[in-house]
Amino acid sequence: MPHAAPADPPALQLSRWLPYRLFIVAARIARPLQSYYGERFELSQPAWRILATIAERAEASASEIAHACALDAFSVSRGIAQLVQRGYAVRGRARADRRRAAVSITAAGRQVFDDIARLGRAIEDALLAEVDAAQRAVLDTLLQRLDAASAQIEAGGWPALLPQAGR
Amino acid sequence: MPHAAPADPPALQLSRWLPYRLFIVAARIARPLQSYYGERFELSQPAWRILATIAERAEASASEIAHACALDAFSVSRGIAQLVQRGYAVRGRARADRRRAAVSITAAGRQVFDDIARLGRAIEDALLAEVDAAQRAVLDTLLQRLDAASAQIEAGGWPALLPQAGR
DNA sequence: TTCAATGCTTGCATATTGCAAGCAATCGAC
DNA sequence: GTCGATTGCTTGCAATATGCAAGCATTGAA
Repeated sequence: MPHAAPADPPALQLSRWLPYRLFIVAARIARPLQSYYGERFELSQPAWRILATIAERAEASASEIAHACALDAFSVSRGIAQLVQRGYAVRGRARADRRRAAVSITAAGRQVFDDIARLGRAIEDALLAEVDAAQRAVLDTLLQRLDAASAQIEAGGWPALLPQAGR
Repeated sequence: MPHAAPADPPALQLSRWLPYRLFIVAARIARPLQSYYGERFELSQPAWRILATIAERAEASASEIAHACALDAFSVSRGIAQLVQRGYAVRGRARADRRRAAVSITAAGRQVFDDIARLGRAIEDALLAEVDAAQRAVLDTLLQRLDAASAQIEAGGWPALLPQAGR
């Protein structure tokens, strides 16, 4: 009898492929939220994330924000500028190291944040409406795993995933 | 004793907010893949999705593709143009209705698809490496739920989520 | 004191995107 | 049939976003 040939991997099917499925859900959720804060408060996606970040801190430097929001330094800088221009944040200087910014939210900014957060919670509620407690717990665990794994994937880049280095 | 005040909703915390968590994972996964097919085959994200879609069909019209890839008609048109230019797809006309395109993958296109799909599977494997069978099953169920819910969310837009219509 | 490194910002050149307008083929009403 | 509306797709242009080089101010190290 012949040697067992290495089994052909199943063809990749877009609609069943985990990264695509995640992406679609994420994109569909983002749209209504984005149109909300875009039309209503003229905020970009980076600006909204930054607003959410400074809403939970007294002060934040640009690099702290960049880390918390998964944004690069350029986007953070521009996002902060947008928030400052609209009166939703103020720039200061950190006492210790005066290169660092010390960005904080204003009262107006907090109002805007609360408004958008209401929609944010509504979206989350709608997503989880028919998901029971047990499943929610699994979801949380899974997201932790996916978060850790995706961080590694990004850090390594594609060469780490195709050790044979492709032809 | 005073009436029970409606409990304040917990403040929205970006890092614990489901849409953000999904988005981060999706974005981090997309990056290495995108840099792979971008650098290697000069494909845009729409073009890669279209390639994956026509890889599983004999022929597809632009609108079929748009539906399968969650892309608008413009992006599909441009994506197809890119694939045709690179020799990965050919445009024809559908026999029945000659307005419709009949796009199909070429041999070269299939080779490229197989190559990228290898990385795609590697990414999926890396994501699920430490997720056991039971959890994978739950993940699948959850994604179906999230998919359905997100479709509704997108269809309704934000007004459907904030019935009181915001001040 | 000097020079490199850090933190952030700005400007510019380059994609991406969204939308109006277009063309060709088909369908429906007459 | 034939005329106008509709559908399917494409193109061009304007607005937008993104990536990157270069800049400034501050700090730290030698």
